[in-house]
Amino acid sequence: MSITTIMITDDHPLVAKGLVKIFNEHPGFDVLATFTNGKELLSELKNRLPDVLMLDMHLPEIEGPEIAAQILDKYPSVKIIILSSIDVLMQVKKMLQLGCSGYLLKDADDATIITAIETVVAGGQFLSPVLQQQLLEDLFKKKKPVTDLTRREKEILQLITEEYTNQEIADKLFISPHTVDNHRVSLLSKMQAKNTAGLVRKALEQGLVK
Amino acid sequence: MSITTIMITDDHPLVAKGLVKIFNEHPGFDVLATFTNGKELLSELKNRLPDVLMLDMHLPEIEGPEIAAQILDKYPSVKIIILSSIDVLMQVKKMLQLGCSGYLLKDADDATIITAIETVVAGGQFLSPVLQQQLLEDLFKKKKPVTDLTRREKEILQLITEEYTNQEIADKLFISPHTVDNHRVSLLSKMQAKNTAGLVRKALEQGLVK
DNA sequence: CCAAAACCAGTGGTTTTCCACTAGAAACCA
DNA sequence: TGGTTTCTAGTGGAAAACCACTGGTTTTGG
Repeated sequence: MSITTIMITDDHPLVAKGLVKIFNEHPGFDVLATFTNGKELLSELKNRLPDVLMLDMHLPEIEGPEIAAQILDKYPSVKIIILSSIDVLMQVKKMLQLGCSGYLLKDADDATIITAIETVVAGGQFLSPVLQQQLLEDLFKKKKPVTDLTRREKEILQLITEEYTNQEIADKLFISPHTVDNHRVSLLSKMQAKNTAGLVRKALEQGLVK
Repeated sequence: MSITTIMITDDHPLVAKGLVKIFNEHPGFDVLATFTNGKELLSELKNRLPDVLMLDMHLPEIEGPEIAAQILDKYPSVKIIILSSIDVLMQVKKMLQLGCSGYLLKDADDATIITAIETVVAGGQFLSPVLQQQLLEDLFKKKKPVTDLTRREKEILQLITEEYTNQEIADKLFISPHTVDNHRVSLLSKMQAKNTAGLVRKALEQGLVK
C-alpha cells in the first residue's frame, strides 16, 4: 500500500495545522505542503501534484470555486475535497458539478476526514452526512407551482425541447403548423416564458419533460 | 396520537397482503383499502382519502407515474410512497420531482416500512438507503463540459438561457447584435444544437449555465 | 514576435417564432 | 343536456433567429 500525498490550502492556519496533525497521526498519509492562499498553491502545482487537495471554500483573492475549476481543468488527476464552515447548498452543488470529489464541513472529526480521503483516493466521492441529507431533501422538494398544461401542450412542449420546429411537430402529430403555433403561444403564456429559451429552461427545471 | 390511515395499490396480491399484515401488527395504522389497479383507487379516492398511499410503480392500464401525478394534483394532502422492485434512477428522480414523499424498494423490511410511513406523516421524506446512495453518486458525476466554449460564448449562452434576445444581449454587453448572432452560430455548431431550444437544453444538461 | 484564437461588425437573405385575432369541432363534466 | 375546456385551423403581420459569407481588431501563448 502506497502513501497518499496531500496538500492543504486554508487561510486559517489553525485549520491547516489541525489537518496536518491528523494526517501525521495516521500512517499512510504525507502532507506535502500547506498554503494560505490560492496563488501559492497554483504556483507549487507546477512543480508537483498531490493525490488529494484539501481546499478551503473561502480564500483571499481567488475564491475556492475559481481555483478548483482551474485545477480540475489542468490537473484532472488531483482529487479535491472542499472544506467549508458553512453549508450553502447552492455552493455544494456547484462544487460537485465542477467535479470535486468531496465536500467536508470543518466540524468533521478525525475519523470522518480520514474516511473521506480514503474514499476519494479509491475513486469514490465523499459528502458530509449533513450535506448528504440536505441535498436529498432539496431534490425532493423540487415541486413547484405545477403548471397545469393540457395533454397536447405537454406533448408539444416535449417536442420543442427536442429541437423540432413547428412544421416538424405538425408533421409528426398530423396537425396544422398553425395549431402548433397556437399551443406554443399558450405555453409561453402559461409558463410565463418570453421565448423558446425560457420555455425549455422552465420545462426542464420543472421536470415537465424527460 | 391519532391513527394513520393507509391505502395500498399493487397488482401483486401477495405484496398487498404482506403490507396489510405488517400494518396490522403495528398499532397506530389503519389500512382503509387495497387495490390492484389505478382505476379502482382513483374511484375510491372520490369518497375518502388516506393519510398515506403505498403505490406500486408498475400497474396495469394506467402506470404509476400517471396516477401519482393525478393524485398529487387533485389531493395534495395525500402522502405517496412509491413501491418498486427495480431501482432505475431516472424513475426515482421523476417520482420525487412529481412530489412523492417516499420511494421504497420491495425488499424493504418491516421496520424500514414503518419508519418510512412515520417519516412522511411527520412531513418528511423517505428514500431507501440504496437509492439515497445512488442518487448522490449521480449528482456527483454530473460533470463533463464536453464542449469547450470561449469566455464570451459561455457568457452569451448564459444570457440566452435567461430569455434575452440578441438585441438585448448586445445592449447588455455593449456589442453589436450581429456579433451576438455570430456567437450564437458558433454555439449552435459547437454544441451540435439545431436551434435555441437545443442550445438551452444542452447548456442545462451539461451544467454550462447556472 | 508571430500565429492562432477569439472577438467584433457587417451584408443579405431565409426560416422560424411570436402575437393578436377569429372560429368551428370535439371532448369532458356536471 | 348544455357549458367549459381543449383542440383544431386559419389570417396577417412583426420580431427574432438562423445561415453563409467577408474582414477587420484584440488577445493569447509558445
